[in-house]
Amino acid sequence: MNEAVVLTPERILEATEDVLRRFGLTKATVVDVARALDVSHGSVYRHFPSKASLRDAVAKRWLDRANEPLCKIAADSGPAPERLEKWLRTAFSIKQKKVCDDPEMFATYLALAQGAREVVEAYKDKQVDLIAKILSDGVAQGVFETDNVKATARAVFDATVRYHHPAHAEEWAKPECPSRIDALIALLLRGVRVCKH
Amino acid sequence: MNEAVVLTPERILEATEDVLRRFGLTKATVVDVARALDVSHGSVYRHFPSKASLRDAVAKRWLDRANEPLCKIAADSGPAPERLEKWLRTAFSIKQKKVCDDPEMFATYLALAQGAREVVEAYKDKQVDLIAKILSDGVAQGVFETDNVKATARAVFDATVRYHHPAHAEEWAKPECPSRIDALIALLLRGVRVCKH
DNA sequence: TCGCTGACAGATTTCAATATCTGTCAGACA
DNA sequence: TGTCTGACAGATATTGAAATCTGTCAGCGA
Repeated sequence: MNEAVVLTPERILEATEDVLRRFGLTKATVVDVARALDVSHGSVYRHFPSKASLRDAVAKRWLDRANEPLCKIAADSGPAPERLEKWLRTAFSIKQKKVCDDPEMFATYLALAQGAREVVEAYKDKQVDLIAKILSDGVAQGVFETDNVKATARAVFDATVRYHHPAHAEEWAKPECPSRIDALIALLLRGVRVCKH
Repeated sequence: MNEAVVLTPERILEATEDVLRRFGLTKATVVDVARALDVSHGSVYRHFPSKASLRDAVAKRWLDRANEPLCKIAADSGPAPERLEKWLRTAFSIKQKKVCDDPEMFATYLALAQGAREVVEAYKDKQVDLIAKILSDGVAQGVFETDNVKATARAVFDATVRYHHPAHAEEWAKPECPSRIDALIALLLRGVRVCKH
């Protein structure tokens, strides 16, 4: 009803993020979002065709935000082994920070990830591509060897998924988790490096 | 009520397995089990203190049965790399056969695994020990190198968990799954082998 | 004596009535 | 003309009363 402020998708997403943060995915309603924006829920539907599309758009924002440091590492130049290790450590630490630096949000993040399956799948594919980029840089540098960069990148990603999937969230709580991640990273780095002697 | 047949834990477990197979964990009741044995449910409680203990005992039987071929491979003598590859392939194929060769049972298996957490955890630890056995054989044979057998075994296991956890069951349905498993196994074998040149 | 029975209490699940939410659309309003 | 509103239908979620299940135990019968 505020005539001065235009209702944009961006404003709706910000309000949705806030409402999700407060109520969680299950309890949050489109009417809540509309109320936060001081419009009727019909207006929200003018910009987003469904609650699911809102949820997916918010999930995408969050995942893009979380993904940013990983993209940077993959785009860097420099020795591939160091970058691969840094990439994996960053990926793990993002999860350890519960994606969003806000422990309270974690449950909501899990619910979002559960619902926004396609968005999460696309994000996984993007992560595999980032790993593949580092691997092929490593092959060019003569420090990695693999007969199929894409398949190996997928394998590296698959190997880390225990820690990337909400179902394994409890693993993070275990005191031995950091040392297990260290061992896993060491194993993966050994798996892709060139054998020199 | 049958005076000729003694009510033993073994008989109760067999009846429970049958009832679970027919009704699933949620629908199966202790009274169903008692009925199958032609006794009152009070008699079942004489041998098992709770429905959960019945569930855990059945889960343990199933997991022990599924684990048997893996134990054999670990106990074998022979070149460690071949055995590790065989072990991993067998572990994957057990899951692919849905643990019990009976597709109808898979949902029930998932429910059991969900409930019998402690039993499943013990089973995981046992699997890590089996991998460690093969790895240390490999070190003795001079074909594997690792500074910490147990940690590496855990890392190998962690790397395969995407395919061992019920939450990832859908991954099995994907057509590219076999090639992804191939890539993962190749990566892990490279990660533990000695570099010769 | 010792294993088994079945009534029972408390916990859990089911189910249907009720309330709330999603998504649409005719019409208001600027 | 283009955006917004709010009543509405169908879908979904909540609720609480009734039904069922778990686990106990006093007492029965071999």
